[in-house]
Amino acid sequence: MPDDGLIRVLIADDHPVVRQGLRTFLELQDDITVVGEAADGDGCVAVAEETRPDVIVLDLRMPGSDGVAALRGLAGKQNPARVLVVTSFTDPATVLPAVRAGAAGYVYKNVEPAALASAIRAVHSGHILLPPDVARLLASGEPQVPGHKLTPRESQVLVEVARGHSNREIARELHLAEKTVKTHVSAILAKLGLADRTQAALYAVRNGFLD
Amino acid sequence: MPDDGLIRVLIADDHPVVRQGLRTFLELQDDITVVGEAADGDGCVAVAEETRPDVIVLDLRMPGSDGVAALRGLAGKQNPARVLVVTSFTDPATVLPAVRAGAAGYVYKNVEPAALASAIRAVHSGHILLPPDVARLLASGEPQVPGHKLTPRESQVLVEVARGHSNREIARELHLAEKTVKTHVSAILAKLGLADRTQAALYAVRNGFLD
DNA sequence: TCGGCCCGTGGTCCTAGGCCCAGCGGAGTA
DNA sequence: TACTCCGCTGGGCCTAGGACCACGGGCCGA
Repeated sequence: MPDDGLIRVLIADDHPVVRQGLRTFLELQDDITVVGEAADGDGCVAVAEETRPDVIVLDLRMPGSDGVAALRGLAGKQNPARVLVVTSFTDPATVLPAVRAGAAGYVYKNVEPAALASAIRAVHSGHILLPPDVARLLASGEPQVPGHKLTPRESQVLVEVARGHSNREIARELHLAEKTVKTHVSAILAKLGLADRTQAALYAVRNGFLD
Repeated sequence: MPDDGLIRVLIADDHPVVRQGLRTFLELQDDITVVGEAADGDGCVAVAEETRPDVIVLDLRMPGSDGVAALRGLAGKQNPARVLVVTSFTDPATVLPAVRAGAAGYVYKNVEPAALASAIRAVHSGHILLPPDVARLLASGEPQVPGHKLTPRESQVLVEVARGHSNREIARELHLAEKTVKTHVSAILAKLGLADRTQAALYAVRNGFLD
């Protein structure tokens, strides 16, 4: 295994354009070399075994086997690579499993390329790298992963929230008192560990409540 | 062209499972027959020219050429089919173009199958069929289609809103006064013709602000 | 019967959110 | 110079949202 001082990086993202763009940028860095690419979680694990990267830049949202599955696969093979997770959302249902599965870093997808290179160097040197809001989420200490299932009525209300409707509108549509809608929304937020309706709407969209 | 009293329906949806399910259900109706299917906007227009349906059940969100493009294509060919739009969202940026492009009806994707059959009959008999919130949106009379481009800073704030962050959190992250964030949010809502931050977050997600 | 769950509703209260005003400074353009 | 746009901030104010209590009824299983 060569050790010429370069950080060996594996890029895992389902979009070829993204992979190409990242590879081009990272290869311009003096201290980074891209040793492989993968388009999904399983591919990531396989290529990581083959190429032994130092750092894996891992998109969490990939069709088929996703980033969390990759993290678990890497842990199962005791692959030492440090994983820098790239995603668009601060979604409790995604963040905790990823961090628990061994992610060493977490950056947003729209991060500046230069900042991404810095993040790669940071996790390579052993740091845990988290955006403030992700750190806050972890620091809250609560089991933010949904532990309770929504009732049929709560799901119905959540769908309306995710359509951007106010409590009053929802009350009118479902023939309820506004107070009742508020109660359902509060229950939804408590069950899903979310702070407000906006987060609930985003959660619903991301989890297929409107499909 | 046969006229045996059956409503001839074309189903346009990118998911084969959806098309199959709808076909099965609609074929069970005494007064409806499914004369064709299409997987995208262009296919819809072509099949409609070929099969001359009475009613087209059209999914607005299809990859490649979408529902609005289909509506425009149908209008361009002066195809007389009545179009019943099916979608998940009350999105001003989508509703108005669809209705303006000639949609005779608008239903949500989670509509009960029986209600969908009723909707098909209604638009076939010449009615315009709209859910209350879509009608309200149209009745507001304002140009709800975004007419102004967001400034760089507004876009930045919108991204944070779409991450589910409060004004206070955004202020901290962007090193601004909370008051300033509120101002930007208000500007975003005004420019996009939205009522609140939840709608703004949904808009951002649907329009790729977090990609 | 009792307890849990679901659904619906009420009261109280606080604050985040958003509207409607205002102002300032910097940059660019006619 | 005047105007427009952008970014930033403030004041004042109202209400939608949500937390924290409460209650009742129906259904179902132990």
